[in-house]
Amino acid sequence: MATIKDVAKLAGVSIATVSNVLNGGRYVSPELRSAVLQAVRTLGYVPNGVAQSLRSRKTQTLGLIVPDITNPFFSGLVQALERSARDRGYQMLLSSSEENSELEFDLALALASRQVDGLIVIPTQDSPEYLRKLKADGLPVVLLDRIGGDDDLDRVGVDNFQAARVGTEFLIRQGHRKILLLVSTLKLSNIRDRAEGYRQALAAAGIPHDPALVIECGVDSPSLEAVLEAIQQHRPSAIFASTNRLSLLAIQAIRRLKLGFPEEISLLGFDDFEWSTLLEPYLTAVVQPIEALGFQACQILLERLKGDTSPPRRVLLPCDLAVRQSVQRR
Amino acid sequence: MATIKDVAKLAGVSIATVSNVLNGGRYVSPELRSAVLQAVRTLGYVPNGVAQSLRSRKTQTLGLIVPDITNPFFSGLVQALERSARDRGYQMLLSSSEENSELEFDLALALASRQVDGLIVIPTQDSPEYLRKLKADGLPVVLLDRIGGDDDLDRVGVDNFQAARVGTEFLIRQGHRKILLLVSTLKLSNIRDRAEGYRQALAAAGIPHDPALVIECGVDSPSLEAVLEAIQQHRPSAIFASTNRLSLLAIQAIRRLKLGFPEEISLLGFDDFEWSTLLEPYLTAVVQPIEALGFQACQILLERLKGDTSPPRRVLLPCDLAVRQSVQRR
DNA sequence: CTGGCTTATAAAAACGTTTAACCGCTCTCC
DNA sequence: GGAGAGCGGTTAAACGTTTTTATAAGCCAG
Repeated sequence: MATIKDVAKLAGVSIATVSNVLNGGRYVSPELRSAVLQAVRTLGYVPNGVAQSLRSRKTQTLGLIVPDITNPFFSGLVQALERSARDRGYQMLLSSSEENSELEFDLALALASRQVDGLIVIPTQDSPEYLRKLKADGLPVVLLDRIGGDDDLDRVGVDNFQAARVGTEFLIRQGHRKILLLVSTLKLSNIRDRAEGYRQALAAAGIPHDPALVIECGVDSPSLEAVLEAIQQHRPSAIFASTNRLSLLAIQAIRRLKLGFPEEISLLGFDDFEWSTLLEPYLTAVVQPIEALGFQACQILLERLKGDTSPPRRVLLPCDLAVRQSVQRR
Repeated sequence: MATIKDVAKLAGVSIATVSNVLNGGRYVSPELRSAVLQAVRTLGYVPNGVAQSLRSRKTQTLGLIVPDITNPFFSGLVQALERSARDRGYQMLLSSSEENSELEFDLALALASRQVDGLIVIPTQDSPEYLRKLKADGLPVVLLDRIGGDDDLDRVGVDNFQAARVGTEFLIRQGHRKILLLVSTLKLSNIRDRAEGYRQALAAAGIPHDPALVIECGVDSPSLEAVLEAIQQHRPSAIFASTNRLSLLAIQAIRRLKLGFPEEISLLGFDDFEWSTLLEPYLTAVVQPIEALGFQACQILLERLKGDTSPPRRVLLPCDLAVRQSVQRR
């Protein structure tokens, strides 16, 4: 691989001149400029990014930690993030924490040691301490999606409370009063927010809240059993699955119990994704603005990189309700 | 951020000694060793990966270019790749080419200039010339999934011909003789292979091949119209969707035409993925060994990094047929 | 007891850039 | 006509490592 030295030698100039031509630093006379350009072309010179990074203390790289790339919600976020980053000249170092917070910690440290300019994390649990430490050490961090805790980190997510409330209100308006709420884990504050939205919608409608109707199914491999049992025991007229995976689980349970769908039991999902069109009737769901979430997270991070030192921001985007066929009027 | 110099100063030794302690280079006396370790701890020293990379000419980073992270097949590959890479101490610089070959080219160059140790590409078209050039310049490259052309690059994929043949044979055994084949584009050689497998299965069964039954739907946003038209015109008893997205398209068409599914028309898909369980009846499909594909690609790349200079390899993994409910006997 | 060999550490070079400092020259302005 | 500024370029320092080379001390043999 040709280096800047080779270019300089071939063009008969100093390496500083080469650098100035390439980076538009200072004025360089037309003759030398074209000589340099010519040399660059004949040698096929491409600057060594690592050396640039070392010298400039900027890697033009963002670290991204995601719990599970396979989940279409997250892969949508990754796509949006990668796009936004690329548009602004940044590359994306991607790691999967596999819902394991210790691994997440290790990955973050590894990314930091690779000198990423900033970090975007979808954490496995609320407001991890180590991220604050990284931020204190000068590494900009943005929390995405799971943005719990009284953080002093920038965070971008959805208004989970409001989203769940609107969803539940919709169910209630459709005549449902016994609504099963499926959650992954109440350890995550965004999920707690959804549960709270559900609760308050019920309260506002004067429907007594039965805690037994809130089923914690687990994050990694949600338990079908719990759902089956709850349906049989409580005979709800509707299920609100507060996560895309849980929609899947609900469908499986409904089929297993051979319930008429959506006549006997309605389903409201969370997240919209291409493959949900496989379901018939088509899933009614609260949909998160994935593109916007990714864009915002990237945006904020880049502003921090530009030196923005204003107090930590908290961006809550609103969700939409996509009314389709899986919720039936009672 | 503390540097190796700070550690050396605090421990009262030279930076070489610090490096030797940390990397287990040469013998260091126990006293100095523990002094260094102590200093490392109190300063919270973490080596600067960029500097290490510059000096050692190794970034411990792999570049990955994928056409669309959102597609569960690709996101599965990404997951497998990231895992394999991480297990061996490598990080993953991820880029999405968005099925755009010019963008792909730019991304590859950007990755190369960032000095990734190797490149794994799922190309948007067969055997791009520029990848050979990169390889000739000393950058190990592995082609994944779409591995067409008479390449002199390492490539890992699935035996598409065999997979499609087995799938088609299955349909024929179930009594289907008029089988619509949905393909994305015949420009991709792996798709051509699938078409050829389909053709040969028909030939072996003595069924005349009707080219009009092979529908090219497009890669990016496959055309529903083409499928609708073909079904109406030819009234096939089965559809073989040679791509996961095309399964979706087929389902939409079947529903649109209100055909009995699977009584009136059967569907055989390609790729298995979690969300396909939303479909009822559950999709029968040719399934690719995603995990193994990712692992193999990573494996080969890392062997090249270790200095393996044997001739380019071509790894073809076999597919399975997952027989479920969407294909009905005729 | 001195010359040579080992050995533990330090010093310095190198990786490929960017950029601050410098240098000789010409021009401008009192 | 001399001080300073501007110009176009070069030289050299710096980024934070790893690794090669140097060095000083200790030890052994002759």
